[in-house]
Amino acid sequence: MAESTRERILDAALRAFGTEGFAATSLDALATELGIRKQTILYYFPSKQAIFEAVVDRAASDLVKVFEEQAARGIGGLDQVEAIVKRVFRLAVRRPQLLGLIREVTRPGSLSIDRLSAHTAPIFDRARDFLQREMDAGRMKSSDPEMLLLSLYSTVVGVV
Amino acid sequence: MAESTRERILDAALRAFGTEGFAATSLDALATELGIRKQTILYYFPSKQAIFEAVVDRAASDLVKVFEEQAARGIGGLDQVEAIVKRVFRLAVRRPQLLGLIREVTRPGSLSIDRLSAHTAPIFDRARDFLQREMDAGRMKSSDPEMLLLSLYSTVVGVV
DNA sequence: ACTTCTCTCTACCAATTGGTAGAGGATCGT
DNA sequence: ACGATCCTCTACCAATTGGTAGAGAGAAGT
Repeated sequence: MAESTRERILDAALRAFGTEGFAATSLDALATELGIRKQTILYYFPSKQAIFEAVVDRAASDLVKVFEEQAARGIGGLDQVEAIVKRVFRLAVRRPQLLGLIREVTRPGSLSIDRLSAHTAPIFDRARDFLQREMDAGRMKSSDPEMLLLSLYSTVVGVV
Repeated sequence: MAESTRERILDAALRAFGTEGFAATSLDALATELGIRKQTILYYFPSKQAIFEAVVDRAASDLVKVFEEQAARGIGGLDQVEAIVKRVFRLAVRRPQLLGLIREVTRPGSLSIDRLSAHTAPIFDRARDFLQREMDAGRMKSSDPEMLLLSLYSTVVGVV
């Protein structure tokens, strides 16, 4: 078995939610695309919402993993920041569906926004602390770390 | 009559499509919010899709109007660019639903993306020509006008 | 008084939605 | 041979969807 049915469902759901949107994606359409029956999907996931949450969880953990890996090297300074941004970019280019998902999950009124931030909050905190330390140590131009993070984020989203 | 029923429908649809998304917005929900019946909506617009297109048209014309007004002053140079960006920003702040609509219309696979670009293409062309002239005249740092426009656009979207 | 036009309504429809119930076929350890 | 577990299926359901048909109220012109 090349890929488990569960994984295949998550892959298709990621793409569909990202491009069509959550509401516009029906379980029937998803199933047809996979060549299976809707009920098979509902065997693996109790509800449509649960699929969405699983997709978000997996995407978030991918993002966190990239982050952790680069952070572990700890080269410090601006090079560190640049390396992480680069790797996130590469991830985004390789799997553009992730961007669509972010777009979907950051929709005002989304119930899953908490879910994403719950996963990513720790790494954002670490990023902020890191920047703060670098500034204190005089290795980086001083400014509000949160503002800098925000501008980095908006650059990434913007380029898309 | 403070505001015609037709206008009220367009206002509510703009907000709903922008925040919930097109597919997630039902005519019944829209009607209930307005205190009318779904069929009243369908009297003014032949279909749900038609409502969406009308909303896009109106939003695009608002944007074009802001553009035209500022362009008419013709102060030239970087001040011109700055003034237009500022005005677009003010429009976005005053009516944040417009941003949600843009997000919705720029979704991959959207049928209405052509509709929006049909309206905005002329002003983008004008903007590109303007930048080109300014550069040729040496009043602005030289670079590819389209690239500059793109980066301006992504900055606006990114900050959101 | 009568018609016409504008508007909102009730009543209804076929199709699609997310979800439930449970049958049946593999593959496994025993 | 046997039950157990895992997986996918058929059959069905209540609710909601976008949309149609047409009645009726009100104002305006004749």
